[in-house]
Amino acid sequence: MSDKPPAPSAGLRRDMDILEVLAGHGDDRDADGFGVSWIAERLGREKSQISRALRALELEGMVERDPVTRRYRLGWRLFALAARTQQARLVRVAAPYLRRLAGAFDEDAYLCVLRGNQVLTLLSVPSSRAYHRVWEGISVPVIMAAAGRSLLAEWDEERVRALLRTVLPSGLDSAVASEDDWLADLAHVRSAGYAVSDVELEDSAAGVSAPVRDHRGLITAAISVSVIRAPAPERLHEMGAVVAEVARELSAALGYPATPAAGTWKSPA
Amino acid sequence: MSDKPPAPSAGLRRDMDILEVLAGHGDDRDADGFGVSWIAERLGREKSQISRALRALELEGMVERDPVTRRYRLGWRLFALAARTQQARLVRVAAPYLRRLAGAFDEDAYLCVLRGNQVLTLLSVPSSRAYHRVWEGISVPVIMAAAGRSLLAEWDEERVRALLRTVLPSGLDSAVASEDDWLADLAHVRSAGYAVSDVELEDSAAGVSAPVRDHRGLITAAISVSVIRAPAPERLHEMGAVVAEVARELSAALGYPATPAAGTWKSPA
DNA sequence: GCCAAGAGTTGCGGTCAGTGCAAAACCAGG
DNA sequence: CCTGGTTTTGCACTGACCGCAACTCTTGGC
Repeated sequence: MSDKPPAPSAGLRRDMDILEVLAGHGDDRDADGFGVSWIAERLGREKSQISRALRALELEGMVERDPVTRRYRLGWRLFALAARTQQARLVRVAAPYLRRLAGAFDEDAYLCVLRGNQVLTLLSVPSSRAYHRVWEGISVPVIMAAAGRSLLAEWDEERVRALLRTVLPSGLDSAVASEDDWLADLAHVRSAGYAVSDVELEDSAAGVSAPVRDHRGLITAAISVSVIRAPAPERLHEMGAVVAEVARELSAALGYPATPAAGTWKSPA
Repeated sequence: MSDKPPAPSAGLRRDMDILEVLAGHGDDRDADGFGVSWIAERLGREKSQISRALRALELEGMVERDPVTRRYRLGWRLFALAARTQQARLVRVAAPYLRRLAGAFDEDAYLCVLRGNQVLTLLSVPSSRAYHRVWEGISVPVIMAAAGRSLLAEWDEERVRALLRTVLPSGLDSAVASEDDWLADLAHVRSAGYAVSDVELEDSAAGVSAPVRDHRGLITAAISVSVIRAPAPERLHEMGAVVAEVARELSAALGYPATPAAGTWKSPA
């Protein structure tokens, strides 16, 4: 057998795989959880192993079992732990600002961070429109997310190119063009304080985003507002200015000292 | 050594202990994380073990290491997983209702569920008052939380007594009195639809709470509003009626069919 | 800038916990 | 009561984890 690297921490790996399966797609249809055999088959492991692992995980509260259907789903402990995360703090502080944005434009508003070459959405505030796809806890490639440009704004060129190459198929002309476009966009974020993204790929709508800085001045997150029906360019830039301003206030709330135009303090709605 | 039950899933246990330590008290002071040695000492384990475990956990995104201070804290993966939890769904639906409550009374509003003999706070919405203790992800004993009565409202008497005995010191007269008081309060919840809790123990403020039902009609959660300065009793009951009404609307939003007085649909603010 | 103390990592053998197979128990429907 | 499926349990084997100790890296004092 070729694939026999004596994996350290095999147990953890198995448990994480299980949790990942239980996470499903977050759709409502897998709300009632999954059975042991199904998980075992999905992971190509022994049922007995899964059964035992799940029991242990249940004991720790990482998963919980529906007493009637006997199916497993993610447990309360995850929720409790997640609440103590750095990201949770960020969400708590940012929520009012995002709501203000969502209310002002009646568009969905998002808070995102960078995770590897993906953009992880930490919080999404729906507009008043009927249906709202839940993006929380979901990662999408940097290039697809509206917030991607804001998050990479202050990276140096080499690292950005390197990162993009891990995502884009290398060698294509379109890819090279994308790279250059991207670097230009990043410059725009640095100068104007916000990014405007056209509709890029099938699933991602266009959007306006702006970087959020922590107490050290580093860009650690980005807020963005989706734009469903493409408005006039000027309108987009108006929105950009507002988003950038909110991002600045949020940064200040996170401890970022320099507020260039130190005007009156606006408390979040 | 007496305590040597050949523990199955020792690895998971160790990992969970580590995560629990990293969770800390959720205070701001442990925001920058903890070092390997400190954790090792706290858990009474070998440094090497902790070091290796943390590396594995970091690989899985369960913890992350500050690149500059080299300290560990809880990772983004927890956040992503928690977002797919049953509890997260509940929070998403309930948030607007809680905000409405918090706004109406200008008091902190909470969403809680039952976990063993503890009440786990899933979401807390602060009032406009200056400081707000973050309760999310924190468990407190049933008897202390304002929401406790609402959560137990429809249990049968025996189970309630059994549960209370796991919390209260058995045999004391005060405990027996508490038990009877509790059962009376539960009856009140069933008839009036809300519970009023006096200030009970040092840390918990008084509050008004009401049960929330899922699509099967079972009480799966409770919402509550804190009451800092004890108002007149009538005022408390006015508040109770409002909280109960909001809880009913929330239950309906969760799929609970019967809306006794099926009036006009109020969308959450 | 150097040195020392502390913090974190790595190598290594013995041991025990997890793996996998197969059989038993369980559960839901007919 | 039997039959299909699903989940749990028994048990022997093996390789992954534990703990010790040596090593390296980081930090802070002088």
